[in-house]
Formats: sequence, C-alpha cells, structure tokens
Amino acid sequence: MSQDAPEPIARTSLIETLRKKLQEDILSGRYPAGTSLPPERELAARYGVTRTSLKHALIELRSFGLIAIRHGIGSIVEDVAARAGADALQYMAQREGGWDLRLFVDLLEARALIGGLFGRVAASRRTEADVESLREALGGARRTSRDPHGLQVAENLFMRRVTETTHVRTFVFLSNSISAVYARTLDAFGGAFEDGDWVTGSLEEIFDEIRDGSSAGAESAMERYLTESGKRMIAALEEQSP
Amino acid sequence: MSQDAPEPIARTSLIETLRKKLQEDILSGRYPAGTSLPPERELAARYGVTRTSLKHALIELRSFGLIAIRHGIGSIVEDVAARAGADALQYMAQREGGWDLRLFVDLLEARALIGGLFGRVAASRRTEADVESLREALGGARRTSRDPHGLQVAENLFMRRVTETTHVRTFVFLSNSISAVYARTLDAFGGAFEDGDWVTGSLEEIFDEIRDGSSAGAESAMERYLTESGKRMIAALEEQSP
DNA sequence: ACTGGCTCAGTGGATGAGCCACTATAGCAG
DNA sequence: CTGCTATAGTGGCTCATCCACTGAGCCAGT
Repeated sequence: MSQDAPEPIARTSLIETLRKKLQEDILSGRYPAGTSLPPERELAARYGVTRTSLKHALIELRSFGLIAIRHGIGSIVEDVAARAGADALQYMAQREGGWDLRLFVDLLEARALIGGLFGRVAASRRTEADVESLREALGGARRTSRDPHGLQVAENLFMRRVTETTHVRTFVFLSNSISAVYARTLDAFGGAFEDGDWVTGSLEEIFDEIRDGSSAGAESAMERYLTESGKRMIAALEEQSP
Repeated sequence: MSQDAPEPIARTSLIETLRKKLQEDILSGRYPAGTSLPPERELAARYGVTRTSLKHALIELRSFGLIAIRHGIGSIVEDVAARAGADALQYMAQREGGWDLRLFVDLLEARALIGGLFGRVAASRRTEADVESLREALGGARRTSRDPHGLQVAENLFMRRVTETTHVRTFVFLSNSISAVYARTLDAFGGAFEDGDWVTGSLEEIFDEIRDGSSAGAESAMERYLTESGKRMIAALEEQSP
C-alpha cells in the first residue's frame, strides 16, 4: 500500500486567522452575547484588514451561529450555548493554538455514548450488504494493524460504516461533525493506535455483535471501545503538550 | 398574554440566494464530488454577481464542508456524505423552497433516538439544580398549554434543559444543529402542539422519570414522546404543502 | 397632543477594477 | 534524464465607491 499524502502543510490564510481571532474574542467574552460588534469599518481598521476580508470572516462566524448580521443595524453576538451548532465544535476545541482539553474530553465522552447508540441501531437494522461492507472495513484494519497511522484511517472507515449501517442519514452528519474536530490533526493521536491487536480485536467484537443482530451487545462493545480509545487519545495528547 | 410579533418578513440577501443556488447545484450533482468548480471569475459571471459576492458564498459553503478551496488550484467539491457536518442539515432539509420530506423524517427519527439517549444520561446525572430547572420549564409549558405556539417554545426550552442535564456540552451543540433545521419555521408545526394536554402530560412523565433517576424510564419516555411528536410534525407539514 | 411623513446619520450590502501569491505544466539548458 | 525557468491559470486580498436598510429626531397637518 502506498504511503498516504504527508498531510499538506497547514497554511493560514488571512481570513482564517481573522476568523479565529474574532472567534476567540467572542468566546472569551470580550464581545458578550447580546451586544453588538463594532461596525465593520471600525473592526476592519482595528484588525488592520480590508472591510471585504473582515466580511468574509464575519459571514463564516454567522454560519456557525456565533453572530447574527443585520442590515442597517450591525452584527449581534449570539449566545453560544443557545445557538452554536455542532460544526462550531472543531473551532472551539482548538483555542489559541492549543487544545481545550476539557471540551475535548467532553467530546470524546459524547462520541462514546452516541457510538453506543449507533451500534445498537446498527445491529437491529443491518442488511447483508452492511455486514459485507463492515467485514471489508474490518479486513482493512487487520491488514494495517501494525502501522498506527494506517490503522487510524482504517478504524475511522469502520466507524463510518457502522454509522451508515444505522440507515439514518442524520447520524452520518452528526458523526462527521464530531470527527471533524480531530480529523485534521490525526497525527497527534498516533499513540492511541499503537496497540494494533487491541484495536482490531475490539473492532472484531463490534463486528460480531452487529452481524449477529445483538443490539445490547453492539451497544456495549461500541461504548467500551470508544471510551477506552478516547482515554488513549487524551493520553497521547497530554504526552505531546505537557 | 400579548400576541407574539408576527414573524418579520424574511429577506433574502444576494449572498444567501447565491449560496442556496450553488448548494443546490452541488447537491443535485451538477458539480459532482471530486471535480472542480469553474473558476471564481467564470462562476461569478455565470451567476451575474461580483467575484467578491461569489467568494462570500463559497466561503460559507466551505464552512459547511461542501467544498474545499485551494489557492492556485480551484474549489473542489467534497463528498457530502463524507464531509458535510450537522450544520449542513438545515440547508439540505429545505431544498428549492420546499421541504425534503424524506430527510426530514430521517432527522426526526434521529432526534427521537438521540433524545432517548439524552434522557437516559440525564436521569443518571441529574442534580438538585437540574431537577429544579426542569420543573420550572415544565411549569412554563403547563401555563401555556392552550397556546400552540407558546407551548412549542416552552417544549423546546424543556428539551434544552433535559440536554443540559446530561452535563455533556457536546450534546447541546448536536442538539442545536438538529433544532436549527426547524427552528426558523416554527409556525409550520403549530398543528403538532394543539393537543396541549398530551404534550404537557408527556413532559411530566419525562420529568418524573428523570427526577427519580430512572434511566430506562427516561429513555423510553423521551423516545416515545419524540417519536409521536415527530409524526405530528410531519402530519402538520403535509397538511400545509399538498 | 397625536399622527404621519420626511430627513439624516450610521450601518451593512454589493460592486468592479486591480494587483499579489500560489500551483502546475511545458519547454529549455545542462 | 535532471533540474531550472517562464508562463498561464487560479485563488487571496485590497481599495474606492455607491446602494439599501434602520432608527431617531424633526416638523407639518390634524
């Protein structure tokens, strides 16, 4: 198997940087919920960019539910807890360059609980085709079980297949939002995939339960694996950034 | 009680319209996943807008995971199923002005299943403060049980409180993404809240289970209510748009 | 005193021309 | 065959302007 692309160097565009900065200022309470942001012209001057660029960043913030932009009025800061959607997680979990460990732990717990639910539903609805698709993904994991990075990719695929087996499209989107938080920093979690036998063994167990249509079994197998896997991811993270 | 504001007239900005149009063209397969969008200059000319405006729309699409923009290369269409996050749901469920009923049914099913999970976790982790907060929200629903619109708002608040009772912040964000799909069109679902006694009765049942710490009870009460409520929402929708 | 219309200042919406920066490719020099 | 360079195509970003919407205050008519 060919080596995967070596993760293109992260370039930070101005807009990207600007959005992060604004977001940080909002999340840190500098611009409290319910208040107006300074006018675009002033904000642009303050951050030293054009109004056009600033606007790009504002529109992106709006799409995450962090602000509401109203013609003739201004940009109003929304209550994050009340409005921000799941896609905002990927930006909230990485603040100021580092990880927000508390939120990340929270996220992984949610992943484990929801994964359990997915396993349960998947077991009760799997078709022949689903089982085959899962078997194939499992095979991929087995073949690459000694390469942490490859295994990580294979595990992700397997989990995606489990989610698809629920036949609930909304679950796939929810799952994407969660994966997106750590997907772009896969390398940071290599340490969680060094014990290849444990990973493949766990996936096999999950596969067996789903194949057998055992809802309760699949639920607990998923939840157990994801919980332990989450712990290892956290550990890997703490090793890197002391 | 005073009459609520009569829903401000929805204004559609150019960027909003443009984003919808592009999105529709992507989702409908006109620009298949993996291929490049036409160059910005050409796209702008084709849609009859400035490149600046087009860019605003593209950036928004990027934030939903529908495209990837690469300097010097172009905008590549992402595989929606693989990348689009939960916030994309609100736009996918309302295509071409009407509702995508299939996706909406799917969404409501997911809501019921996840709601069950939330109920279970909430029951196992509720604190005194949570119970009080839930009781207060329940009281609000009781007081407005004869006004469908008011009841709907109160029910939303109650469900939010249940989610908060899980003490898993990620759940709140996931929940926001789901609510966002129908939150902006609350009026369309008034029909689902006409039987005030049934709604408040159901909420009371959920409250009791959570208060008593009965995980299994809370899970099934939530799932039952949300399933039935979802059916009524669909019915209300079908009445309106034959 | 109240109503309705008008004006004005402040704010976001949108434009279009222009230049910079990045990427891939083809052709040339060694 | 290798490695450099020129070039064309694409997105990144700026700038200067004008349009459209909102809210507040003023003023004339009733």
